[in-house]
Amino acid sequence: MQPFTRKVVDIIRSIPEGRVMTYGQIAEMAGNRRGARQVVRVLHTYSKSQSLPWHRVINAKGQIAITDEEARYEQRLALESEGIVVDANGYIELDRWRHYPSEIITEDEFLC
DNA sequence: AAATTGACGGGTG
DNA sequence: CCACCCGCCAATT
Repeated sequence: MQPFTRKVVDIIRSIPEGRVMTYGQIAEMAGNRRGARQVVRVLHTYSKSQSLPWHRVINAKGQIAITDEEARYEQRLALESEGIVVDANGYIELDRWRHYPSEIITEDEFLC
C-alpha cells in the first residue's frame, strides 16, 4: 500500500462516530491537496477489506455523494444511526458535524 | 500510449 | 444559493 493510501486509510479510521470529513479534507491531510479523487479510489478499494467507516466521508457541499442508489440509502441510515441529521436531499450541516483533526485546524481557528 | 473515468473541489458569474 | 466549467490524478480501458 502506498504511503498516501496508508494515510488516507488511517485518517478515515480516525473519524469519530457521529462526525464526518470531506474527501478534499482527507486528501489534504494525507499530503495531497488535490487528491480528493484518490480518496474516492481508496474508499472503493479498501472500505471492505479494511472495514472503514466509509459512510463518514461526504463531499465539500456537505452532501452524500455516492452514485449507487442502494449504497446511498445505506449511508444515510448509517449516519442517522450515529445521530447525524441528514435532510431530504441528503445534505448535512457541515459546520455542525464536520470533524476537524487537530493536525490541520481546529474549529475555533476555522471560525476565526 | 492515449483516452476515459469517477462517492471531487474551487472559482466565477 | 446555484449552475457551469475546468483542473485534478491515478487506475483502468
